[in-house]
Amino acid sequence: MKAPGSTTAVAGATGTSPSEGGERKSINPELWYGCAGPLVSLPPVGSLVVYFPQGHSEQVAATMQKDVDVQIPNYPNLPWKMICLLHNVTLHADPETDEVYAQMTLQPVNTNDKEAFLASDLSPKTNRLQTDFFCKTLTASDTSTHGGFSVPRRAAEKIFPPLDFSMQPPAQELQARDLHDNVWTFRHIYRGQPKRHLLTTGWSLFVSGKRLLAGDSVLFIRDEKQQLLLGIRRANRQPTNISSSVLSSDSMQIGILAAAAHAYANHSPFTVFYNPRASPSEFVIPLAKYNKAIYSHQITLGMRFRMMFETEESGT
Amino acid sequence: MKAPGSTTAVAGATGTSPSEGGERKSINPELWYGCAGPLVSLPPVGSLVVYFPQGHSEQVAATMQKDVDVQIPNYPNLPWKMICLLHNVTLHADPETDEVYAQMTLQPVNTNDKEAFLASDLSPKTNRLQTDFFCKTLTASDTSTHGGFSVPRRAAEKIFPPLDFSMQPPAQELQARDLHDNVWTFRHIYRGQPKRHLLTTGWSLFVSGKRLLAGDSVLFIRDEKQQLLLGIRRANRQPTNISSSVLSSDSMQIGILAAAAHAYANHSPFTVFYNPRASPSEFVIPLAKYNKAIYSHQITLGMRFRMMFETEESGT
DNA sequence: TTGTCTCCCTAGGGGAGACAA
DNA sequence: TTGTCTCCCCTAGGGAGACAA
Repeated sequence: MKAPGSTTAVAGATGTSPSEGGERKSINPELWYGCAGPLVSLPPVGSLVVYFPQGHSEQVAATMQKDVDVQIPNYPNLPWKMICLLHNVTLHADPETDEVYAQMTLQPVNTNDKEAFLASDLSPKTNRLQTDFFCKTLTASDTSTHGGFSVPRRAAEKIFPPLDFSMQPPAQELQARDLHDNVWTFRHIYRGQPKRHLLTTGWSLFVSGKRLLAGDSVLFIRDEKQQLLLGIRRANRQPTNISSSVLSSDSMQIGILAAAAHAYANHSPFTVFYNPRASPSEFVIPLAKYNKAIYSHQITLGMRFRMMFETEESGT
Repeated sequence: MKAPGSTTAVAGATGTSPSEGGERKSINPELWYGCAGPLVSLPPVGSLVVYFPQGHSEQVAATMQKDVDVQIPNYPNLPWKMICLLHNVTLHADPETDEVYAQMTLQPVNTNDKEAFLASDLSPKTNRLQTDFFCKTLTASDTSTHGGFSVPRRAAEKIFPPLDFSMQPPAQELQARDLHDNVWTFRHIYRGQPKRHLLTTGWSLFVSGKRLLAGDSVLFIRDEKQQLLLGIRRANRQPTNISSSVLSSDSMQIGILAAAAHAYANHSPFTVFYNPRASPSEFVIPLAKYNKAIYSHQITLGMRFRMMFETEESGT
């Protein structure tokens, strides 16, 4: 068991250490958003949001594969949308796969509270990252057992600390932290004919530790303290299909609806998980965004918000 | 993607193949019971069982770590126990960890149907394995990178095909299927001074593929067709703490209770997952066993069935 | 009987420039 | 500019008996 706080794990701390449960410290938001992709945004804490129980249920149905199509009981007191106050958002990453997700605490509010409605303005506070970063899709050579990672020239010059070109060849040691605050160490060298930037020593441990394959992407961010952050985005592989082994998907569906109905009846807070890369539909959206869509007739009753599909190039 | 049916994967089919979802064919019951441990038994299909919603809820609470202690709504129509007909049992194994679990379809029955009660006799139909098998807890040497697996003499002679002792040294190739029907190939050799049975080539791939550590156990079974089956039992490590990323534990708790209440009200079937190694309490037990306990005053209202703790030696 | 050590030897992998797209 | 190949070298690890618990 490591001490909490900054774990200065030596290079080669294979991320597969199965002993650590949960996250030791809070996830870096820039890195989280980087891994989530350019199209993902979360409503700000304290704002009003619209929660769609049905959309939420669909995310879970998409994550699990439904086993049987048992009828779900009706929840007559459950509306198709609920105006909620977003109390809390915590960012998470699966310790096994580095998959990012968010936990949100919602509290249903009185719908006829006109004041609250007006308070939610349309300030486009894009809490998205503006920091310097680069994202590269891994080639077959990058993930092969022979040799390291070929760093695009522009990317290396923009993100990495400058090399001392008086050395022959110019090289340095890079340290980068992943979502779990593990430190990965790489040898960054500028060599070859023609010259190019490469990550050699340490790279293969990262690839095997994160179980990366050609087609997956890596993401380097230089934060405001000039520290390097390191994330991954996996290619869209099969939907994991974690058949749960804990709860039937029926019970999950029911659980979502019953929890929402209970919270709605009591105006009590409840908790949802939002997995930006797994789900096709957003089920928690800013009230302002919803209102705007309503009033510009872009949405009609029964329609749902759908996330645009990410393109391969996005965020590169 | 492999063809369904018997996949004659070559030795070294690392079980970590992340592409296969679900099981291709039904799990071998003998192997499943072997991996589950000697104290686990499942009620026979078609029999009457007692289902405890609270015990079920506790298993899930034990599997997840509860994040917040939000109050669970009351389900006034939900009794503390439900007599159910066990419609169906399917055996499963987690494709990542090989953890065994069972899926059961239950249907609440009319409690005042005396006839059904009497029909559930106490025939101790122990559907447990009587086949030849051995189970060994892995030593540091067994899991080290240098060398293979030391097979206990009695075990090798009882389970493995006999060696041809005219060879020098006597050796053969063994093939064994795991829970997912993957074939693992090992070189079985009798050598050393003093002589002993060893598994060499192929063993380290198995250890790394299953991510076995010293203290975990392996299990070899010879079935009625003289085929070798191969399973694992992991040492009791930390409770995985899969913080789900899908559903809050509150929603799960609610889902269990609401699903049970719904099924109870409508006499409709519902599905539960039973994880024998994760949960401290059984929540589906044969009605006959329950009645026997009741009538011999071994159980009182409010008590729950608890599984004995397995000892390290059990099943060896 | 079997767990651990050490020794030996080889296969696989890291690290380099060549070469071409 | 950068993806792939091949070559070279070295080390991690498999496979063997020694030895002791």
